[in-house]
Amino acid sequence: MAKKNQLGVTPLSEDVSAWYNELVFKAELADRGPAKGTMVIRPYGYRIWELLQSQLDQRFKDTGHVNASFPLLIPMSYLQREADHVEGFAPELAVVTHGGGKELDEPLVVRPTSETVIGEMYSRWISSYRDLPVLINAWNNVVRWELRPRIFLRTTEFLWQEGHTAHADEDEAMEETLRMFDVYVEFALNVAAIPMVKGEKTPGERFAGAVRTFTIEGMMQDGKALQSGTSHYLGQNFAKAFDITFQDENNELQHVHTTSWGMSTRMIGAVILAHGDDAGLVLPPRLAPIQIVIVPIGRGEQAEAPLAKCRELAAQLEGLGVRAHVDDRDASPGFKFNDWELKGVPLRVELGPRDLEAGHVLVAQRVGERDDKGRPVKETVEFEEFVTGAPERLDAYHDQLVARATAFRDERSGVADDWDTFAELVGRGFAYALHCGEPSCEDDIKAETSATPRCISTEDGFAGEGTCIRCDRPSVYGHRVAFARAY
RNA sequence: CGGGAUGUGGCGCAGCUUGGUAGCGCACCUGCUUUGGGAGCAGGGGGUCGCCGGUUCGAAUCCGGCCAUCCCGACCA
Repeated sequence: MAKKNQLGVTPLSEDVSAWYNELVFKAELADRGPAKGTMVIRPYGYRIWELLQSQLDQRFKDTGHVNASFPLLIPMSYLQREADHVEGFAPELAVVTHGGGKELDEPLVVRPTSETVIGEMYSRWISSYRDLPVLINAWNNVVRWELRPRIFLRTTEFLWQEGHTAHADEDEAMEETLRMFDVYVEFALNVAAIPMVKGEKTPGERFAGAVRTFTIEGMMQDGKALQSGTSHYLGQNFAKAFDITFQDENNELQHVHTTSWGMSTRMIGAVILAHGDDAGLVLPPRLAPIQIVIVPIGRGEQAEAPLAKCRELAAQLEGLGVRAHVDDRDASPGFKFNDWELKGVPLRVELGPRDLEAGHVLVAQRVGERDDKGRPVKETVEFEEFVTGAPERLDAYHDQLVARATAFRDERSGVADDWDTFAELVGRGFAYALHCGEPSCEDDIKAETSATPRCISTEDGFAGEGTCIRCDRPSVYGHRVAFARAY
């Protein structure tokens, strides 16, 4: 058993898994629900989700999408209409067999994803090329029966968004698939401060029912990959299964081409695992419920003036769109410092009688320069300068987290052209290697290294052909495949 | 489903080997003193010891069964 620090959390450096589990509870992000595999997202964690939601939703609106809501319960027979889709989801379905005290004629499944109901509705709504494209997104919850749940990373019920679009032809649908893929990449970097490894899934890792699947994979601090968002080109698979047809300009009947794309509450897990440290959470400012916490210092009458100034500063910060909070709890400053560090607040401000006299605050960054006791080096900043400079300071902090995460990822990743290098790299991060594309060969690699193909990397510098890293058959993708152990 | 572990105040645990009427830390409540890196003292409230059955004068403790949860694998955003 790794020994716990004074926060009661196992150090990240000793046991990432224990650290993660304990931190989720201690930071009050979430709790376990009474039924196995369910989670309660607590207000602090839910605020992160709301911030994620609003910023992602804005991007959907900016790319022409509208929101709608579809039913939770789906007739079992719908799932069965697309062969690959049922096969993929059958093992993880929750099925409702009774309603109103009676056994149902046809069981209903609790949606594991909504392709099928939405397919049914699209077939009703679409009849002409003039109806296309249909660009709808849904924010909802889905249920997938998980054998081994982990809060945020893999729970039986989770929250997400699923975009579903229908287009007249393949080109347009592929363009949409890639557009939303780019939105995820950009969002992950600019909001969650996570530089994603991106690319296309190999056939064996594709979404059930998709023709092509694109994925963003984040690197967590234990070197494991976390799939954080996917965008699928579904071809005409669902159009054929649900008879989604339209008449084109030439009066010919055609099936539409559909896409779907999703990002879930798993992203919160990605943020925890990508940025956190021994002291607790480290939240990127654009997802932080509190961006700046202000701690008044002083006792008795001496506390009143600093507290008033703290409130004034907070109001000014709020005026600039900064989420600021004055911690006026009846607790010692030291307690508050540790508490907010545990909760990952980007910036902390201290303001006591001495500071008030001098007209400045002390500013400490959650991640940044440390003194020899491991405590943040506190910067002295004049009141007005601090307030007006706060937005910029938060942006700089965001950039700092990106730089740190990028350096970590790159240091743990590399190109592998021989098996030993491959095995070593995959033990600590991503290995970019050539692959034959055979599912059985993927299985062998998994059995020997526990690594799986995360994506075919189409990024610069990863083009290549040659022989497979494991079996020496010719490589097939024209690009290297990023392999890693994964959540 | 396989392997491992655990169920005792809200949380974390001890007590079980060797049965005797439940204890510690944190949290909570009251009061006083405190407050620049997890404050101190004093007082106080709160538990059918996972469930069912058995052994016994007596069970948290011994025996049998069941249930649940967690961790490690197989399925997965």
